[in-house]
Amino acid sequence: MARISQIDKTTPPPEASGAEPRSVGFRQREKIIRAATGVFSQKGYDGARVEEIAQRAGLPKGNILYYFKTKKNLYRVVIEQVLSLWLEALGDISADDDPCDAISQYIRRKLDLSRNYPEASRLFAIEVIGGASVIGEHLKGRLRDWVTQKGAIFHAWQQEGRMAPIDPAHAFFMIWAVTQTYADFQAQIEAVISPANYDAEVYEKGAPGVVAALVRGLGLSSQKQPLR
Amino acid sequence: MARISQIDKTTPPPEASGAEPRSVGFRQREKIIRAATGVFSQKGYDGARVEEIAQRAGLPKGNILYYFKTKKNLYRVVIEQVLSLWLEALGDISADDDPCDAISQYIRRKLDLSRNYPEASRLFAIEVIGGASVIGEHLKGRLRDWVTQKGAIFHAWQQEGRMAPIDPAHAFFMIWAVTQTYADFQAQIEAVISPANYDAEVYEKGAPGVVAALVRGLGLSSQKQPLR
DNA sequence: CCAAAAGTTGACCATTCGGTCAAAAGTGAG
DNA sequence: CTCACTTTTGACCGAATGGTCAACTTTTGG
Repeated sequence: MARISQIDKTTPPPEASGAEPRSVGFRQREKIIRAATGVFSQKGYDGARVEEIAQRAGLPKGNILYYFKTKKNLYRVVIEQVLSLWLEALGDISADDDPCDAISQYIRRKLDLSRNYPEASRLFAIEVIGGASVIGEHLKGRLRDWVTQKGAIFHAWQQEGRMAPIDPAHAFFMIWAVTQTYADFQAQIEAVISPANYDAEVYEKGAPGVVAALVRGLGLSSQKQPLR
Repeated sequence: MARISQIDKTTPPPEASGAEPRSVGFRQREKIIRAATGVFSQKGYDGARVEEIAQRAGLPKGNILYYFKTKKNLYRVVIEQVLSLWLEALGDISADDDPCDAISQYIRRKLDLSRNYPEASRLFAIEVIGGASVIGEHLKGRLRDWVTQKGAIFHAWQQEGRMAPIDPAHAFFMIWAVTQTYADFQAQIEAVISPANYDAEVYEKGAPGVVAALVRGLGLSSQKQPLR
């Protein structure tokens, strides 16, 4: 009976966790999550329609509810996956690193993230703009801890005069703002400069200058002066 | 009859334009627009409910449709008003100005805008993230022209060595990103630094350092070196 | 003061949405 | 092959939504 099997399924491969990578359900979940990311990132939670997600995934609506039980639950799964991607990719900045190298690399990594996962970036943005009601707790936990920890490193660098005296948290806000703007505000950027190829003209031609400006702004013109 | 009066009303004080500032309808429109800005900025177009806007405005739902005919039309009016606010406040940057002064002032103006109209900022952000389907044409017109014009000034300054050689359009993207992040991502910033008073701790204490970093990053440390 | 216009209101309607369900189809271990 | 289990599917439902409407009240100009 469908009724019993659903209850059972809720335990071994529950809403969030995936079934074994080979099972039928696993691939379906992936397909659905991919489709849902796209729709949620354009319309937000309320604006997204389960039916539209279903169409993008090439499945009937009922099937989606079968796997994720409710729309809200699907949203939670999707956005938590995005946040994980975000936090993983933050990578680590170590006190032993050269500030200029470490931060430039961090900025480039964030920029790559925007470039490779623009929908994830936009979904994250919509969630935060709307008040972060779903991931708020994660931000107050994992993200906050990360910033506190890395902020201490920044502070140490600043004491040594190797970095401009900016509140470390704000330095991150600034870096995040600039790197994410290329994904989140793509429509605006396209309207203003009409690039024939967004990746090539924006990320490859335009963004490097912005990375340099950020590094300069943070006072990281490293004594080494590697090349050029 | 309501039917006729609506048709008539559509011409003298049509959906968008306001009635005379003293009429009953004028203040009602203002109330509704204010309420609508708040709701749309949190939920986006699809997520917003006319009933919720009505409650915030302290009016019955029917009254709102009486003034704005449809939800879509109300959205259009609201977002175009926000864009006007945006473009007006861009102010002007003149080739005769000192680059450092002009751009610092521009940044501060944008920051004030985020501070004083955070909901407008978020509404704009949601619209752009969702593809800018309503204001796209305006962005390709007015905004683009503005950027082209000011970009030429930047270019001139760069030729004189008074500004770092960054693509002018990207310089704006960077400035916009940083200034708007304080409104758009307020929920994230609050999660990370838990300010007791957002305005005081973020805009007054934190942001000035960020303005300085932006100015430094754009290579605008003006020969004048006014104070400090 | 009065008629015409503008504005108010709540009941009402058609549509759409998230979610349910039961029946059918597929799948795989023994 | 069999049987228990998972997955698929479309019909269906109640709730909510955008929008309509007609009766009513208020405002306004002559």
